[in-house]
Amino acid sequence: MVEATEKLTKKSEDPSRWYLDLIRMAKLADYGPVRGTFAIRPYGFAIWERIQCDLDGRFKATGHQNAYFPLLIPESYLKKEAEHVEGFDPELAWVTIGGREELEEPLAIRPTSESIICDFYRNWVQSYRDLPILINQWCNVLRWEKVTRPFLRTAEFLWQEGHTVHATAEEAREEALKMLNIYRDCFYEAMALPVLTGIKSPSERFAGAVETYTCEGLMGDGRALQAATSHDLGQNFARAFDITFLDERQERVYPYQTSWGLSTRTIGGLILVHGDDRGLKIPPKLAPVEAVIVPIWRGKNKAEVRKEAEALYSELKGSGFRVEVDLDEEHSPGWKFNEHELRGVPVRVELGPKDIEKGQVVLVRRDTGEKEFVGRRGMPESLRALLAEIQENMLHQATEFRNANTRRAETYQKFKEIIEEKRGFVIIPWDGTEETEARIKEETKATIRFLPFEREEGKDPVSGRMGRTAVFARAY
RNA sequence: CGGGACGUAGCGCAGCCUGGUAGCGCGCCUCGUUCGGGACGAGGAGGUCGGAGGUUCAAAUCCUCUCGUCCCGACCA
Repeated sequence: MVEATEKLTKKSEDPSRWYLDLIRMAKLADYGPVRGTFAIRPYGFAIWERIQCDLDGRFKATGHQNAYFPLLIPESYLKKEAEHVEGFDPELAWVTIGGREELEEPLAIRPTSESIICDFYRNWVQSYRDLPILINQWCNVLRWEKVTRPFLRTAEFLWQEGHTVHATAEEAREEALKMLNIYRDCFYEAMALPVLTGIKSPSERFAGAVETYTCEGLMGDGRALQAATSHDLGQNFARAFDITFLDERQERVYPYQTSWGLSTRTIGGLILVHGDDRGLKIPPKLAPVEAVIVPIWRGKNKAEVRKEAEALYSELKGSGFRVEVDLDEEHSPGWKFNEHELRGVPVRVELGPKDIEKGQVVLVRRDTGEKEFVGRRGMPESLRALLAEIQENMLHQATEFRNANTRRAETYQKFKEIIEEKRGFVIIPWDGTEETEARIKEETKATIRFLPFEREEGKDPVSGRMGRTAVFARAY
């Protein structure tokens, strides 16, 4: 018998190909005509909408409001913060012609919006009574990337960028940390991604920030992925863009700012962490479809099974589930099982003649593949409980993996071995110098992912000098 | 941006070396039979061979350039 449909490449055989196959086969995204551009297809976008919904709720709950700023940024604006331009210059795309006429000033397509937003903030911030300003925008940005991969690194991508202004340095720092924790909570609670948080080393810091905080995830292949960052901008941008306000003592002072972002890259992280040889595995809270009902019928009882399946669908939908019923008559149940597993639907509900007879349904969970028979009557409760269990189990599995792949190295030799053979996060004290950091990167391809918040001193195995522990990994 | 590989139907590929009317599998459409882990039969649609030049009576095939994709390195959410 010939294989009826294309098989997904095994994750273990060729992870890179697996990743690309999966995105195509699960209809998450499709390549665009310009390098690094992609269409996010409805199913992929639905996942993004779930992330948006969760995060947006958390932003609003902490007093932030959404707004929208221009896509085009005049060159002169971008140039105001020296480090900032320098950091982004190599990846800017420029608009130089409008209506067939050369523009007086080139316009950059935003790679991030600090500069244009600061220009508005200069006018919006006049008094301490205007502060804090807590604004977020959901938008697309463009960075002229040389090497691109769907979701993980695309030229154009979707994200949210928060931009806040505060009266004091402490407030700004607190805000940056607060948002980092919001990201962390969203990763743990909604995405089942057990990210670690910490501080970026100066070389990995956002261009123009005084401190960058990060959420770092560990992918299935042992490489790290920067999943979200939150920046304490200090007064750097305020000074560059001349944002000032009169404080309570009637003195004109510069405010302190933050910015923080999470992008569609996160979807790539979800795929890499949870996916397996059968395909995607979406945590229930993020799944566009929490459960799919697959009716199993034979010629003679098709009508009856169909009717039961539709009734169950209505009932579950009525109970608030994101549910789908697969009434397609062209494919066999087996084909449907594979298809929905590929798409990562957390629970499959099988309903056939035998089940109807016994007043039951079959629940099959995507995370473990386990089957259970539950009474038709108590369906909504059973499903709710199972989804919660899957959500928990997925986080648990990912956490176990992360823990098992987070190691301490006593010597530089040991460090190299772990990075080479096992990968994962490797913890060693770092003397704080750029030279040591660069040497490690040069020799092992590992970079400092972050410095843990809990400060810990030790002897740097590379230089022999004392320093603070840092978490290293090869990164995406 | 360096080093390598590859662009032929929606997807995976053959054909290219040795130029001569573009093929296979899956998918897609129609009809019928099927349906508890990727069903089967019979019909059918679909390609300016990534693009531009060149060589030739003739180019998917040979040459040059260009764009794109993938893998490995340097830069980045």
